Amino acid sequence: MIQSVDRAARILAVLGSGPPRLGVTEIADRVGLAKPTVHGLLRTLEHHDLVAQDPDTGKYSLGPGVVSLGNSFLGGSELRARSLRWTEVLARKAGEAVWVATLSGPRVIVLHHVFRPDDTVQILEVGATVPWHACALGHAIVAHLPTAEQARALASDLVPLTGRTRTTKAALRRALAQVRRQGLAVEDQEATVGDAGIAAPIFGRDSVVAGAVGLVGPADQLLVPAEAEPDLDRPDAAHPDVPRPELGRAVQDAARAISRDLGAGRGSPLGPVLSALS
Amino acid sequence: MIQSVDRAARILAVLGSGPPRLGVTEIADRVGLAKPTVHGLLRTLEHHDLVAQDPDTGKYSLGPGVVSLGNSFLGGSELRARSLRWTEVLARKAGEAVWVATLSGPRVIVLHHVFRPDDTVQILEVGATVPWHACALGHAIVAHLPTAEQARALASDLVPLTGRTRTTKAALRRALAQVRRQGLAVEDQEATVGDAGIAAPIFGRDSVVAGAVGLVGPADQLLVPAEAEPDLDRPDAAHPDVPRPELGRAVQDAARAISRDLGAGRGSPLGPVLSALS
DNA sequence: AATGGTGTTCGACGATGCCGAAAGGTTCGC
DNA sequence: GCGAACCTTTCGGCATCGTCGAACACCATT
Repeated sequence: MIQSVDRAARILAVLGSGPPRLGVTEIADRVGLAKPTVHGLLRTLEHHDLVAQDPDTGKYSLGPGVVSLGNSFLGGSELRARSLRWTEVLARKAGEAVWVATLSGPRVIVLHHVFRPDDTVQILEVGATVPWHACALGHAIVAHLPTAEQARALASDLVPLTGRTRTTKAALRRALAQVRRQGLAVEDQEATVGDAGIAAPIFGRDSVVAGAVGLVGPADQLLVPAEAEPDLDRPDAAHPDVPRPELGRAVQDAARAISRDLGAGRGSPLGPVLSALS
Repeated sequence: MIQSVDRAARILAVLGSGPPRLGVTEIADRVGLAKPTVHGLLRTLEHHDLVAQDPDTGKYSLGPGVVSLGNSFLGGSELRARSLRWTEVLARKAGEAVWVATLSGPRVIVLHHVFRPDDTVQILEVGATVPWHACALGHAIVAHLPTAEQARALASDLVPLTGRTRTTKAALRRALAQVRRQGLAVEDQEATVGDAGIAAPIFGRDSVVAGAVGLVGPADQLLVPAEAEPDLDRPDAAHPDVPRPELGRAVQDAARAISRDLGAGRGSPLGPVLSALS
């Protein structure tokens, strides 16, 4: 690990999270370095347009270069490229917005976003990040990670985003087990009040999870009350819980199609299973 | 300039331009460093998710972290934030796509993109970069740069993108002078065959150019033949050259509105001029 | 099996980046 | 208007840290 590069990367991370504009002193505090050290690093990053300094206030922010890099990443992403075709179909079939995401540390990053096919104004969420534990995409990915990485994910900060976010290891383990059982992750207003998600994992070569694809939309559109209980005299006790079956199937179909395009299931234990399913 | 950080940044730049996946050897060649040096830098960058290594081929590509940073940059960009409101209006009024861009080295970076208001499928160009000399946005920005930076821009590689791209310093100087004269930059199929652009500069505090806003669309929609020549017996000789007046005015209005929101024209020589114009 | 090409590890040399202290500059409060 | 307190920036010596040659392990071809 090269020290100065590591420090530069941490500076970028600090600038990327938190307030958009920071002074040298504030950055130095957050990364725990001396002021002149940070200054030198910033100067170098600035030279490459990765950070920019406000000429008035002297404060620093991320520079235009990072968007350019981000765009290159998206353009070169095989996962994204293979998704384009199938997500379009999925959005049309489901009538809801579709997200494709991949894991980066403890968060998922939205790589592709197909708007809900109606004429309402929607904001593009490509590049947005969500804590993995608070969205269906994240559950779908983490559930199929090797156990070591799964443990690391469970050890990360499990902050609640809404009142419904599951934040205990036990609850998340149960959720992940269920995802593995039914090959589908469901999230009900754990990231945003009112919004739910349905997602399925995407596998790349050697059947390692490469990401996930899923629907994001109003909870009452995506979910239906859980299967009729014996005691129907308490109808208000039933709460929306289960994905509408046709949506769940559509998501799984899309995930399998993308996985196949990515070349999943060659020379791996899971290979034959996936082939049989497709 | 911190050496190792500088080298790391150059590695990122190499990964961002050119083929999406490169091996250590190839990267080492392109940045002119020894293989182990590059390896160490890559390992560090990988640790921060700024690059990712394909587990199969061992080749490296940009990592998910860069999109995350790019997104943060866009979220914190004051230019972009102030543009949202006015670009929407401009797109509706003009019936064409609107871009907001800023300069990064010799290229402009698209910070905001409002789709042409019809139902055709369009791809989002946010994050895309275009050589400054090949687009109206770039002309609008460079024309209002301090002379030193302007000279630097003119000294960059002026590669042609289409058969119509102006690539000589003299031609570009004339173009920039005209931009300054009429406060409007026009480009006719210099970046993409069939597409034209009309752009105006956006000024930030102290009236330094912060970026540009403009229309991008089919040349025959944005431009009209230059003012009627005396000899009308050669109608085919006339070629579309001049922006449709109402579009030009709409672009300038939008640029001025954004500049005002950014706080342009306080305590600077150009301040009174801009105030008088608004 | 041999070969050329990978990506990776090791270690010693010496250049290189780190940080304490002090210097410009600006913005407050008085 | 003045002084003080903050900011960002510069300087220089010490020791650390990064660099690169050579050798390693590995894979796909030949």
